[in-house]
Amino acid sequence: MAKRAKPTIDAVEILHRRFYEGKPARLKNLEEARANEEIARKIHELRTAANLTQTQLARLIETTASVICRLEDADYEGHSLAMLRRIAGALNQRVEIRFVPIRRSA
Amino acid sequence: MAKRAKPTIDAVEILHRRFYEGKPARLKNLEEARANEEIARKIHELRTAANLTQTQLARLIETTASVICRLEDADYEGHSLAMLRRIAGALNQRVEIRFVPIRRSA
DNA sequence: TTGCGCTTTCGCAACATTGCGAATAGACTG
DNA sequence: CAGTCTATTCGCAATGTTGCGAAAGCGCAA
Repeated sequence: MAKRAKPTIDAVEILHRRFYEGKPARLKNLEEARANEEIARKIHELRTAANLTQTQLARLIETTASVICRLEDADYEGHSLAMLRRIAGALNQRVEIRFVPIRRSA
Repeated sequence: MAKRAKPTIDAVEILHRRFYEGKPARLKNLEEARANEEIARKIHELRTAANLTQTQLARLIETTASVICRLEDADYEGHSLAMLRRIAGALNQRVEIRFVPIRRSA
């Protein structure tokens, strides 16, 4: 994921401006999507860091590999506290939840 | 909730030693219960800080007061990310989730 | 090529959370 | 006391998440 140096045109930025800027509803969805993606990535990270396959982690929390796979899918929108806690517990972690203020951009 | 100064016997501590110490399963439940309680309290805090009644907050996230009441009940165990996000959104906050390592006590 | 381990996708039943109204309780005011 | 506002509890239908097996994809080594 190397950063390109000063592209003449940044397509991502253009798309952002076109579709998201100044559109709260869309921005909200975008943020949620990013949050879910981050959770998925984090689960994957924790699992691989612990040197476990999906099947092995699945056994630890008494479910199946397909469930773990679903959780690691960046497009999955059904993350629940209950499941995050089960995974955290199996990996000697705990889930910390915080509400942090959002700064309203102009 | 003033702290009592050096009680001769601390009942809470005694109970803790008797029922929880060195019993991982019970400790886990205890931790979960505390986490839920904390979430409930946090929601209550955010709502009152924003000067809203349960009914008002309920309208903001398009539900009813009884639902908010349930969320603020310390004994409620069904907290979900989806709901936490809705509330956070209505109050200009976002939900941050982190996995933090647990230190194994001896 | 085959075989093996790991991951991904699909469908549906089972279980958990939310939606919501109605009834009750508590605090406060007039 | 009645009247009002707020919070709480209950039950059940509607929606959402999880459980789980089966099948298929992928990478890699023999």
